[in-house]
Amino acid sequence: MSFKLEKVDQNTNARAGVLETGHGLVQTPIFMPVGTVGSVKAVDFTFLKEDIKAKIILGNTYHLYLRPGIDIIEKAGGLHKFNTWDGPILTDSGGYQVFSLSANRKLSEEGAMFKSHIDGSKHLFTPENVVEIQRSIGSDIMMALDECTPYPCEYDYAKKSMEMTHRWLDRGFTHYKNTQPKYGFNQHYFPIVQGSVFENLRKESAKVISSYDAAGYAIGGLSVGEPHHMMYDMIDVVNDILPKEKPRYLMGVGTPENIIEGIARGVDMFDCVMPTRNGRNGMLFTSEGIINIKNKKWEDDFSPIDPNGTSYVDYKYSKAYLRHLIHSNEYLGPQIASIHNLAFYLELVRQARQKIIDGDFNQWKNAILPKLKQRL
RNA sequence: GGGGAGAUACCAAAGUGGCCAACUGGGGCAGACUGUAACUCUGCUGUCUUAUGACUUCGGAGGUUCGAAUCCUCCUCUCCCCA
Repeated sequence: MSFKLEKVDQNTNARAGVLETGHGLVQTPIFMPVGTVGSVKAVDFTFLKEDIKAKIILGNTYHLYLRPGIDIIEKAGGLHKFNTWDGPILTDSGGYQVFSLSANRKLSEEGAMFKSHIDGSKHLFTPENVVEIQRSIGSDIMMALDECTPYPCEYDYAKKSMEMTHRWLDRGFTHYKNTQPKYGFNQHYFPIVQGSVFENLRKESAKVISSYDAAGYAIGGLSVGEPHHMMYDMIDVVNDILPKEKPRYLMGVGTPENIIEGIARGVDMFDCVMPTRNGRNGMLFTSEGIINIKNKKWEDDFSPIDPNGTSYVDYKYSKAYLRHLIHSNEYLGPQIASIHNLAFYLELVRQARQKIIDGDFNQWKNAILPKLKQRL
């Protein structure tokens, strides 16, 4: 995979680049919709591609391994064939499930032993077999197995955890080098920086991770409940060390504001469930501000969902109608909300990229930020 | 015409002498959600701007009792069965 930096902003660390994958080019900065079980919840792939203009999406190793199972995905010829998404796919390793399903797993040096949330069966995820599984899924970008630590986190625990994540990385990377893609296109392997909210740990982790000749590098363990300023500080610390010529991926982030702040700090790739999950729950990110569409005040507001929106749904449907759908628990409601939010996120990063190239990113950022945060 | 059952908050529905301003659903109103166990979860939902506080409530009117949504009398209404 090659990554070409096209422009670096003069006032911030924002970058515009192009990522080349076995499934096409991705202009960065980019937001990647999350498709955990091989589907971006409530959004048809045709819409995802043509209306939302998503370029790369996520899948999840843990979830896809449990269901439908790796044998099925292999029989299908990989996840791209299975779900019809022909753009790049990045798969998370299950490291986030180490955090989110912490009650169902035990960690050891060997790996993470999970008790399936579906049927209670036990499954060991190791740095090595997680590479194998992602080979079988056929993701364009495979993530290293890591431990995403919670917040707050004791320093001693964060340090030990980070060190184990580093050892896991070494095993995983070796295994990655010793195995081949299964479907005729290159697969890449991203290491992940950990270290919780401790500057010295983050620095150490960034250095260790940078010593691996990877196609890109990820920042994990953030947006797990820490204050925003801490997250931003950690991004600064880490990006100061990570190789400039490689893409940086900030895992699981975030709100539109978080993403703009991340871009300003030199992050190239983002993913988050927020546009889809919060959308399903009635939260809309719009050019005018944040809307809780369930609120009574939208009951008779027949204006478009977003008058400046780029999606078909933005001018097709009114706020009042969407509110009615969500209130009535109609399937169409979460669909429209998810499509709108994703389109908004993708348009946001497209604009950011254009502003970086035009050289007025910082101005634009300062102008747009208050609106992104504003609650309507 | 005869026999039976019942009326509780926006709706449904518990409660049958004090622990009842009243269980639980639904609805309504608000909040949360960041590498997705999530179309999920949390709070509030008689009135009083706040309450470990006050006041008014369980079809209506009387009554019994220290005390009634709960017991008694009458009234009004609803539903079911038989003619």
